[in-house]
Amino acid sequence: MAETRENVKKENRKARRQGKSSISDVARLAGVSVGTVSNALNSVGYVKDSTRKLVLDAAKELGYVPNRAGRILKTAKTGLIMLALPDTSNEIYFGMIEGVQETVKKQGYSMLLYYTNGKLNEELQAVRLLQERVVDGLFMVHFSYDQELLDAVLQTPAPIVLCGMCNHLWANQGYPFDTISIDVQQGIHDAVKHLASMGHSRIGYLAGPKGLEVYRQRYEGFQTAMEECGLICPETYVQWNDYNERGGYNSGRILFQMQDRPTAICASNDQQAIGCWEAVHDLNGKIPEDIALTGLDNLKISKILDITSFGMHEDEMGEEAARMILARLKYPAEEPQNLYFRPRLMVRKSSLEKI
Amino acid sequence: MAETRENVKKENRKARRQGKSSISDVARLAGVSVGTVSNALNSVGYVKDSTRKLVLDAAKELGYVPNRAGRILKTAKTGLIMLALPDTSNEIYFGMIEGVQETVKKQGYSMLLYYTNGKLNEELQAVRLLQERVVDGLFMVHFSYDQELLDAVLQTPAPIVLCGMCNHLWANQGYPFDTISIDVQQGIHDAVKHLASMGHSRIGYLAGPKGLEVYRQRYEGFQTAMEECGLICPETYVQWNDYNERGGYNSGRILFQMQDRPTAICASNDQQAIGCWEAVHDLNGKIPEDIALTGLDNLKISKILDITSFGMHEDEMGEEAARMILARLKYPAEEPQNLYFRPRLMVRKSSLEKI
DNA sequence: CTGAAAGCGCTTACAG
DNA sequence: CTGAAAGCGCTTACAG
Repeated sequence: MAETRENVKKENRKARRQGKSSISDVARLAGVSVGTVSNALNSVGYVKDSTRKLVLDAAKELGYVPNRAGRILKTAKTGLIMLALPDTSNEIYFGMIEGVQETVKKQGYSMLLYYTNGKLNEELQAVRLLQERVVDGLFMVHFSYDQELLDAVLQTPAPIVLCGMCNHLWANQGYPFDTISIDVQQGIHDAVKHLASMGHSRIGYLAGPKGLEVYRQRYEGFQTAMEECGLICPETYVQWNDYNERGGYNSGRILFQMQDRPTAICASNDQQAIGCWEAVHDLNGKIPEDIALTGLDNLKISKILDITSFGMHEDEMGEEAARMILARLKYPAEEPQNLYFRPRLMVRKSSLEKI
Repeated sequence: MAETRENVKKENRKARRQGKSSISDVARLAGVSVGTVSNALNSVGYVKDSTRKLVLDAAKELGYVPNRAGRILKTAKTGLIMLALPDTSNEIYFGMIEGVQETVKKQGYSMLLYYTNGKLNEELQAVRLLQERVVDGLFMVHFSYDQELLDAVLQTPAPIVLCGMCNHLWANQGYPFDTISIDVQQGIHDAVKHLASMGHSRIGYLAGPKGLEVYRQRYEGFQTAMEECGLICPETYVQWNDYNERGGYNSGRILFQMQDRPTAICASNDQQAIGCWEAVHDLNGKIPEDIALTGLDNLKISKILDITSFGMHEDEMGEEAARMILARLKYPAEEPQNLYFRPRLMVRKSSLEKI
């Protein structure tokens, strides 16, 4: 008996020292069963006040923190939602992060972020983490539309919301997951219409990389709008390049130095617009006097440089995505939703000169 | 017997439909024990090739993905490392994210990001997630130095690396965790010396918010350097304000409109410097002709606007932090490390005019 | 109100 | 080479 008590003490000391005590350590120290410890700590069921105090004191003394893996295994709930994003440095996602985080926090979930670098492998890994039940739900902004990714998503019973930062190719296909679409096509379309309304007829286009769906859609928007305005765009006016500043810089340089240069440039995103802005400035050109410019994404720096752009409703997208995941967690059988957002034109100085 | 087989089939179908099969479902379908399934899937121990194939086929047919909670419970390893950051929108952290992610990925870990918004509560929550063993280790950039946070960290047996984006107050205090320091004091010091060397003697200072340790240290660096240069800074030249662009904008406006305005402004970070840049431009002032300007953080936009700044070694910090965590996971008893980084001056046009 | 027991899904000695 | 069994740390009916 004395020996047993000695053992108990020793165990307790060990637990405290390592800082890793389990629920049974607490139970032992408090002199109650583990079930009671669980009830007391989670405030469920009936626990006498004096017993609760016993448990709380023991837990405190041991520095007890429940091991979430144990709970997860039993309850099949992690309390975690994952947001998977392609890229750390693109400001366009910041609003989403905030929106998701605020929304899930209100419901007692924590948000974890995972960066995929827009690579298929990493996008698959994000889905995999969901399949392994590291988190309860996933909101992913993804670049690839590979069959492999689709298959992985379809094999996942847990809630997934997909957003491709464009009109989602998998929206309204009868798939059992939710999607969020941004009508970037319409955005670029509106940009061209705006430039045309300012009197421009020679409009250059920074198209971005040819490989990505997002930029394919934007290009279509450009073409359609040009046609609708009865304008013709020579092939040399369309610059396929990286979607970043450097791409925009190089393309802008080329366009601005043409003999018969355009009077306006429509960039398929803000990063390119900014690069283009730099290029024009480096060539001692003035915006909008020498050449007009529009972007898309409404980055902070576009506001600073006074570049016309498009707001993307990032915050709402994040909130809605989170809401959809949480709803599906509650009601898994509800009809999948396909949400649409339309970019909102923000006219600034860079396109405000009538010609 | 026939009934049993029926049951097995039914169970299998159920598992497949739900997409949630467990290791025992696989074992049943493959006709082997769960131990063998585990061995086959993880390529440990001895498994006959034909048996392995049986298992793999069964796993594939069921769309089996192991539940990580089960493994975690048994192995006490999650394979996850958490990076906790104060802020989504500050570009200064992007390099860290990359550095941490690359480093941990090489060792088979996944990196999860958690945003604290620089609030004590959320910083505590990040530590809590580590204590609950949601992840194996934590690298946190934090703002607060509350006793409560320190206590939480000290109670956590799992590896933590702390960075305050300044000379860490808890470095070299004999605490059992690793720290990373940035000598921002020295950074600002160097900025002032640089401005003085360009002939400036009337130097204004954008100090940031008074409450944060980070800015206290930077201010000290400013004062010390001024004294060393034999320069005097009137109180009105020191502007305490928000650490963001708006703060810089307002402070810049005030300083530039003074009767006896400074010939140079030293900003305690780039965001303020950028705001200041805008303010001066809005007042039709020229940089550096009318007033010189330096920042600190080396943001991309500072390069675009040609503002002198300081590189912060973010990438290396991320790599080193990750390395420290992984090392401590392997050798928990090693001496804690306290790393130091010194900002690197990047002179640009904004401070290149001799006076 | 409390305790004993089952069980979540894994891994890991151990016996054969 | 394979299987049976223990056990990781929880929660949750259930019996008392």
